[in-house]
Formats: sequence, structure tokens, C-alpha cells
Amino acid sequence: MTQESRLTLTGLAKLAGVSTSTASRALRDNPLIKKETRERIQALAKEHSFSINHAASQLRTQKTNVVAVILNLTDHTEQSINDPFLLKMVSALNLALNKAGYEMLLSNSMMADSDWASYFISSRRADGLIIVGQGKSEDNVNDVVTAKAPLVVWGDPKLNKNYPIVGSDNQYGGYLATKQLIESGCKKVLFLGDTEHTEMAQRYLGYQQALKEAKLHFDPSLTIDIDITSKAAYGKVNQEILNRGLFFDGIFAVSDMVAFGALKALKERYVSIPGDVSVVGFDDINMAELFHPALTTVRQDTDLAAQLMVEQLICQFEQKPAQSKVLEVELIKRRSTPESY
Amino acid sequence: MTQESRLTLTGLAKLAGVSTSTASRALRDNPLIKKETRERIQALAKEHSFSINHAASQLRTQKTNVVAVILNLTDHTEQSINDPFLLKMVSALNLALNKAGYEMLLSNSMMADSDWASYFISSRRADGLIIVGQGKSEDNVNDVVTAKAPLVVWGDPKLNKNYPIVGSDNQYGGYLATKQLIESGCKKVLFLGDTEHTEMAQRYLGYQQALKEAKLHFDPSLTIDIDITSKAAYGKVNQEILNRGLFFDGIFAVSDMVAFGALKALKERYVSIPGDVSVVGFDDINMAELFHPALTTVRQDTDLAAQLMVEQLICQFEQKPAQSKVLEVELIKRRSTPESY
DNA sequence: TGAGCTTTTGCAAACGTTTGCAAACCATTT
DNA sequence: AAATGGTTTGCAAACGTTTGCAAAAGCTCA
Repeated sequence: MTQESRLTLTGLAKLAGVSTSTASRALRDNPLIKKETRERIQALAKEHSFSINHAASQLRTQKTNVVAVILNLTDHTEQSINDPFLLKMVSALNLALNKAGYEMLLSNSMMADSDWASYFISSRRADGLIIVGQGKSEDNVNDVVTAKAPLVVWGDPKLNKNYPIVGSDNQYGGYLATKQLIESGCKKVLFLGDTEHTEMAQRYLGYQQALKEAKLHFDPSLTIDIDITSKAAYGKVNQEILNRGLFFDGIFAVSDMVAFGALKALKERYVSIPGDVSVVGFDDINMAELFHPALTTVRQDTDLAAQLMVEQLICQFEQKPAQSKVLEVELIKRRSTPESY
Repeated sequence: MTQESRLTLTGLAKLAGVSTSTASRALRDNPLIKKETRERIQALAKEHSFSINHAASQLRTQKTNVVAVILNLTDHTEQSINDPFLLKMVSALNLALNKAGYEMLLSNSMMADSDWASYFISSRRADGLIIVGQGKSEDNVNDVVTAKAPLVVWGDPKLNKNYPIVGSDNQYGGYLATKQLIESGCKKVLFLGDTEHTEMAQRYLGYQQALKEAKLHFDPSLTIDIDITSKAAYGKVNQEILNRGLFFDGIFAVSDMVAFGALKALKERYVSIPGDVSVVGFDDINMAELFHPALTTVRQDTDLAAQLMVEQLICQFEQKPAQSKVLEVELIKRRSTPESY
């Protein structure tokens, strides 16, 4: 019940019989202070489980050691905070940040509506921003840039913006996926995804490229434009089959979740996979392997991605120039496409 | 390039021709200040996209408006940060916290190894702690308690601890799941999970209770003790079938991920679901519905859970007593158990 | 012994808010 | 015209660190 006031650095210093500044330096291992003294004070601190008041330290140093991660989802799309890929990304970022000595402040775009720069940076809540998804509202991102806040975006790295973007080689990924389908003997490959979404549009390009390379006719009616959720995929595939029969023999789904939705629809209509229809997804979330049949997909390396993003952000902290980074993708062959022979 | 120093409250005040204190009060909508003045200053602040230096404010008020969320996973188990249920929980917490005006600091237990109280609370990084999972090391949690830090734990709410625990009615959930299997005609129901893990142990109790109620013999060889991951479930179920044949006709999996692993093994061995074996999971993550067959499972309401946890935490901020809360669970019938007739 | 170093410590001024208290202002009333 | 009371403002002291600078302490050498 006694509201024992917390131990302060000055208090600790008194206990140690030194001045506050000495105590401060000792705790930060400043070599100005004699080694014994340093160790003595550090021990004392541990003993009293003292820890520096972060707010005061922040105020003085102007450094928060916090990075804000913002999930910037397009509004019109339902790709939500529940998307396993995004969550995987978040957890990878969390790890990478902690490893680099930073805390992660997680925010959906709700809290700091729109004015991220002033909310997070000018208010000194965070040293920098990692924005996951380029979203619909590029304005927000641009505001951050003009505010000169350290910033990294997860998105389409080929876009030539004035901020660093880390992302997969989406076009090549789309190409790989489609090529695999074609090599499996598919003649009519469905593109299932959102052609407006920046990254997905790249995958779409890759899809077209693979078709062209194989001298297959590009049939626009094979492009099915949907929200990138499993629910939308499920509904649309169901409906299309109902309306047009089984007019395709392969599906390139723009994400694993979309693929799952499609697979569910196919299975419910007793379409054999990969017998009648082969399917390739994108992302390689954990579930891809667990699904039946295990999903052939294009892997995005979230761990490496997170690491690169953190690196590029830290570059900016140190006033060094940061660059966009393209991540290689990898086709993971599983059972939703036929075995190669 | 010009390192324009950021606008400070005092600066803003000067711009407005008032004292710093007036400006401060105006921004916080303190009715002491005349309404017109307040509005004028607020407008000015918006115009210059000024925002209060959070560190300074924190230092003065001793309030961070940040809550640290710690994923406290048992070491020996592989239930990782990738578990969709945990991530769902995290995202629900994020939402609930933001709604209540708090930021969320996400930490895996790595960063602040063990001494959470001093790392987060006494260092004033956060106002309170939400710990997800009781984990192996109850010591950590106890330390937080003795440090008198505001704290809520996600875990087994029936445990009578001196800190508030929010959690599902695990025993009843286990009971419901098992009962459903029995009513589907199962005579030999496998329990697939970790009987040591606090919450899982409760589900195990429910399993036993349902058996007893149905006057079914409790056969210990039907209890399969595994790490609660899909990988472990897949491996073990595979192996068991190999060794002992199909010696069961129902599975109560302690989580959906575990259920998925089991299902994968069953499907690979051409066991019909729910024809030969019925399966019930726990959690009701999004994938449960997408899986084929759609998984019958016991739903835990993460949104409500998050909301309750935040409420209980805020209680403590306001010096009010906080309580443990038991969440009701709900059986969601899908296709991995036979249709009821 | 004390001059001239180097090593080790302490003083005191920030960092940018918030808030108790007192002062200034304004409108009434006597 | 002064006293009263209510609004509205400003002064100045915190909050707990960090750090440039100066001072003290210890050492070496003449």
C-alpha cells in the first residue's frame, strides 16, 4: 500500500556515494569512469533492479529506440490484419527489430489516422517508421517523406520512389508460378487476384510474360479480378464455375489465402487437384504445406525482408543513404501441381 | 538539408501570443482556458502540424499510454510466434488497445529477458503489461506481481492467482468437443495435445468428463502427448497409425493447428473424414472454415478476450481492483464431424 | 616540492512538457 | 469607487536524465 517512490538515478548515485553524472556514465559503460567504479555501480543497479527512466532519457537524448510498424491496408480491399502473411511479416519485423535493439510499436492505421509523421515522429514516439503495404493512400506515405522522417516501405521495390522500398520480385514470381502451370500442361490459366493492387499488378505482368513466352494466347476472360481474400476467391470461383463450367485448367492465385479459397471451391465441386486443375499460390505461408493438397507456391522470404527493412531504416538513423531492395523469390513445388516427370 | 529545429510547445505559444502554460492547457482542452483561445491554438497547432513531444509529456505526467504485450511461450514447446491463434490474439489486442487510447509495444520474451517489470514498468516504457500465455516460467510473472506492476495474463482463469487472468472455459470447451465426438458415434476418442500445459490440461479434464458422462472407458493409451504444433501432430498421428493401425474413430485436437496436422496425416493415409474418423479442434482460427473438410471446433472469442483484458488492465491504472474473467466457448459444427441428424 | 600530465569525477544547464498557485482581468454589486 | 466574485492567464518549479566543461585527484619527473 505504501507508495514507495521509485528509485531514481540520483538516488542510486547517492547510495553509491557518487554524483549523478558518474552514475549515469557508469551505467552506460562510459570508459571515462574507472572500471571498478563502473562495475560497482552496475552491480548496485542490478541489486536494486533499477532501470533508467526511459522518458527522461528520451527527452535528453532525443532517441526513442522505438520503431513504429504500420499496417497500411487498402480500404477497399478486405485483406485484413488477419492475413497470415502480414502477420508473419509483423512477427519477422518484431524479431529483427528486437535483435537490432529496437522496440516495436504496432499500429493499425486507425490510431494515428493519416498524419503518421507528426503522430509518430514529431511527437517523438518513434525514431522511424516501417510501413507494410503501399495501400491506397500514397498521400500518407508522401507526407512522411516530406516530413523527412526515417521510413521504409514494404511494397513494390521496382517503383521508383523517393523512399526506400523493400519487396519481392513480384513479376518474376508471377512468371515462375505461371510457367510452372504451363509446364504442367495447363493451357488455360486463370489469374486470380486484384490487378489494381501495385504488387499484384506486377505478378500479373509476370503471368502475361509467361503466357507470351509459351506462345499461349492471352485471354482476358481468364483474368478474374477479386479482393485478395480467401472468401472472395471462394465465392468468385464457385460462381464462375456455376456460370461457365470448368473453363480453365490452372489457377495462379495471387496469394496463398486466395489459393485456399479457390481450392475450397474446387473441392466442393469435386474438381480433382491437380488432375483437372492445377493451382499455384504466392507467399508460402505455413499453411501452404499443411493444406491438402499441399500448395505449390512462390515463397517470399519474410525473415530476410524484415532484416533488410530494419537495416535500411538504421541506415537512415545514421544519416547514410538507404536503398530499395529486391528480394528473390523461389518456387516451392508441392502437390497442387503435378509431379514433374 | 537544413536541420530545421522542430516546433516546440513554447514556440507554438509564442506564435499564438500566449504563455506556454496556456498553450499546453489549450491543447489538452482544459476548460480553464477560454473556448475561443483554445480553438485558436488548436487550429494553429494543426496548421503547423505540431504535436506534443511525447517524451517530455511522459516525463512530466508519468504516463506513457503504452501497453507492452509479451508473448510468453513455453520454451520446450514449439508453439511459436507463428501460431495463428496467438497472432489473432495479438491483432485483437492491438485493436482493443488502440480503441482505448493506448499504443501497443510488442515484445517477444527475447528483448527483456526475464525482468519484465523493471524493463517495461520501472523504466517507464509502458504503463502496464499484457502477458499472453502463462508459459513455463511463472517466476517471470510473479516478479511482475511483486513489482506491483499493472498486469493481465491470458491463460487459465480458473487458476487462483494473485493477478487477473482472462481465458476461456477450457474444461467446458474440452467437454463440448468430446461430447460432440461421442454423439457422432465415436467410441474411441483420441486426445491429441500437451497434458502438461495449463490450459490444455483443463481441456483434457473436459475430455475425461465427457467420457465419464457417456460411460465410456477412459483409455490412457488414447491420450497422445505432443507439442502443440501441426508438425508434431502430423508426425505423431502418422507414426501411431503406422504402429497401431486405425485404433481410434475420433480425435479431439487441443488446437486447430494440431487438428490440421492430424487431418493431413489422415488424408495422406486415405482415412475418410468424418466417415472413418471425426475430428474436433479448438480455437476456431480463420483457416478452420477454409480447410477441407471444414473443421468442427471450439471457438475462443479473441475479440472479447482482448477487450476484457484491456478493461481489466485499465481498472488497475485507475487503482480499481481487477478480476479474472472466464470467457464462454462455443462449439462450431462443421464438416469434420458428421451432420447431426 | 611542485609543475605538467593524465585519469577520474562533479557542476549545472539543458531536453519540452504539465500544473499548483498567484496574479490579472472583467463584470457585478454595494 | 471600492469591494466581491468569477474567469482567464502566466510564473516557475518540477519530472529524471545526459553531457560539455571545469575542477579534483593521482602520477611522473625534474
